[in-house]
Amino acid sequence: MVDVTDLTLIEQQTLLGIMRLHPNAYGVSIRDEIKLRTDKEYSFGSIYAILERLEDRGMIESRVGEATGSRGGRKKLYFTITGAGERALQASLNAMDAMRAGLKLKGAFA
Amino acid sequence: MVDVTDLTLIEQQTLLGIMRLHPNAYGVSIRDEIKLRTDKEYSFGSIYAILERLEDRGMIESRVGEATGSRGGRKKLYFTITGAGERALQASLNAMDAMRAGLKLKGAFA
DNA sequence: GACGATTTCTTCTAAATATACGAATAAATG
DNA sequence: CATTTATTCGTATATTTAGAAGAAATCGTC
Repeated sequence: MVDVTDLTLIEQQTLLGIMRLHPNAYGVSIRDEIKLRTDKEYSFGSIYAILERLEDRGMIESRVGEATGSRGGRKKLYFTITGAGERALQASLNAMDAMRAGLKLKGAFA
Repeated sequence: MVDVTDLTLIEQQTLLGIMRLHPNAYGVSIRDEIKLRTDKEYSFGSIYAILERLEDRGMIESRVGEATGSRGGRKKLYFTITGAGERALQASLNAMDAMRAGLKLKGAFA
């Protein structure tokens, strides 16, 4: 193991969230998106730790956003997925799909 | 968080492996099945630790197998997934599917 | 237009959990 | 008893957790 392209579940979800929200993915919105779709509420500590780690590994890039104009709010740190991130995500999803293939599960796919 | 029904990626893969191999799922065969399908080679330590944890949480059950008849070999510990395990697995997979839904990815599903 | 209140977003810290490896151990057969 | 297959163990590393603290922006009021 110890393969930088390996992704944990929450890393997969974070990458998917970033893609879904593009170009409006930042810490809080990513957390909200995951909560909305999976009903799982990660702490800020978790989300930001994962974002930092994914960026260190070259899976995502960040840029500091402009002032929003709306009440309050520190500047957002926007994230986008990189080519390497997309490839790693895809490989991870394919691996899961290979494990699922042909099994009778009531899930959406399968 | 801290929800016993939450599953990590490797836990999902292990449960899927157990279902696929039924009724011949035991430590070594599960590891081999995951390696075969995902090309990921987990150590024995990882696999058995996960099996123990899943059993503690009521997701799988084990029974000691009979002697095999073939050369060598300690008795196998066979695993089967429980109803709770299937439900947790399904919930996890549904959550991932919800994150993936509608995104254009070259993966098998999507 | 300065000030503090308010809002939104990010960072930090320490502890709990999970994963990784592979050597050691156990149990079966020829 | 040598060989084979399977499981357990010990220890190191990495990830995740939770929420309080901190930073940065706007609003309302004077």
